[in-house]
Amino acid sequence: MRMSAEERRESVIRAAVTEFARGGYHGTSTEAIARRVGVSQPYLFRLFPSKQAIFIEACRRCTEEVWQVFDRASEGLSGEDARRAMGLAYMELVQDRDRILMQMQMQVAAANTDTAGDPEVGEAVRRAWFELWERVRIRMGGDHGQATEFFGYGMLINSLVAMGFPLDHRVWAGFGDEQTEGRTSGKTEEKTAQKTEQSTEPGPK
Amino acid sequence: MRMSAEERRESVIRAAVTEFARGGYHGTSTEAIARRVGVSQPYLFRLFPSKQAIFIEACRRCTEEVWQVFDRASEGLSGEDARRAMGLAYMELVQDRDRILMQMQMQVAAANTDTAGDPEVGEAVRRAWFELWERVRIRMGGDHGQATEFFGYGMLINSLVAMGFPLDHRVWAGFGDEQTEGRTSGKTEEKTAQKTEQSTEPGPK
DNA sequence: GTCTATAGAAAGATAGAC
DNA sequence: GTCTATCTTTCTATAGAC
Repeated sequence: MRMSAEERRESVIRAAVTEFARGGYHGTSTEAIARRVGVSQPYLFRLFPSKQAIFIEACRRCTEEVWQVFDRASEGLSGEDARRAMGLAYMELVQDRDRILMQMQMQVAAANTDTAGDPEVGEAVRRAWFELWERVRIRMGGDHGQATEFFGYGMLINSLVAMGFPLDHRVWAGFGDEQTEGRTSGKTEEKTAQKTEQSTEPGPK
Repeated sequence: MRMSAEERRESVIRAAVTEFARGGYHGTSTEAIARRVGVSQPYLFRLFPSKQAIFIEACRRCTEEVWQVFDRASEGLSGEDARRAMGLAYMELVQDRDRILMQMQMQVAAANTDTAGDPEVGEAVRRAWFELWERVRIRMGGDHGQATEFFGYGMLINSLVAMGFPLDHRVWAGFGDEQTEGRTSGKTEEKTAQKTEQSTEPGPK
């Protein structure tokens, strides 16, 4: 099916977000991306100069979409209200595992290429995250500490999602209700957030 | 240089932690690990059945070492004291970037192999993290919410380290002093935690 | 705008010698 | 306990046709 170059590029980026999210930079072949788009693998290199260029575009797209979700959810709000709205919005974002995974893939890819002496990906990733961070911070009223806390909960959730652990209410409490109780915990002796895959005690060694 | 198989295996695991931390599972060649150990690449497969087996061992080693650090730092302590001690200990752990990066590599590798239909790595990673989580939780007095909060700050720090952002005092505040002020922030209008690599505003677009 | 064919370079793993 | 040689697969990227 014939398509304009712009439309194709768009499809490629979307497919790339999905594939890179699952496989990471090195674990994803351009073949896999092409297959998802429905074009031949070599054709990708007519649309983008390299695999790395596709990855960088996918990174931008991922953080941009996260912001879109936050923006829509917190439109017209500010301060605590905006913060709560964005926290709630993240609960929905988590439904799309790929969007969460891609965030982590960006981060490790940044470390990866930085240590390899190729700063291009790392710079793109830092730029994208800095922009997201600033937009969120400003929407929440400009306080740096609150943004730090907000992203802290976000990263925790990302890690748990990546590992395949279920998210329980206590994690979300950090996003939505934590400032009303000072601490997320207390004395509640409920079910753990983690006692999942191993069914019973995963005794040491 | 001749060495016992056990000694060699030990060297391989250590080298593997470093290499996998930087390259991730797919981005690290067995050649790179072998080079770091100082043996030939095929010899690795006399010591371990596969690259995956080496990776799983490296994962175990990484979380085990993190616990060793926490354990030593918080020996004899409990509750808030233990929590603070482990938070401080993490500040030192961060000096070793590879140990931090390896944590994230484990997590994305778990997602990666899970979606690929091969649960082995994912299960090993969940087991390792669950054990670390439980040990930390119990040392802190058994409260689930506090453990969640503790790991939240840890994951945030991991992400920032991975991306190459500097850590400022506000991030550490979450580990050490946060319960004394309820919120990490307040009204302090100091330097941001992020305004790093771009020197000035990294304007949108 | 899109494909087939293919070059060229790794990478993981095995075989067999010493 | 350790190496060299090598098989096989996979992967990014290019060339050229339609």
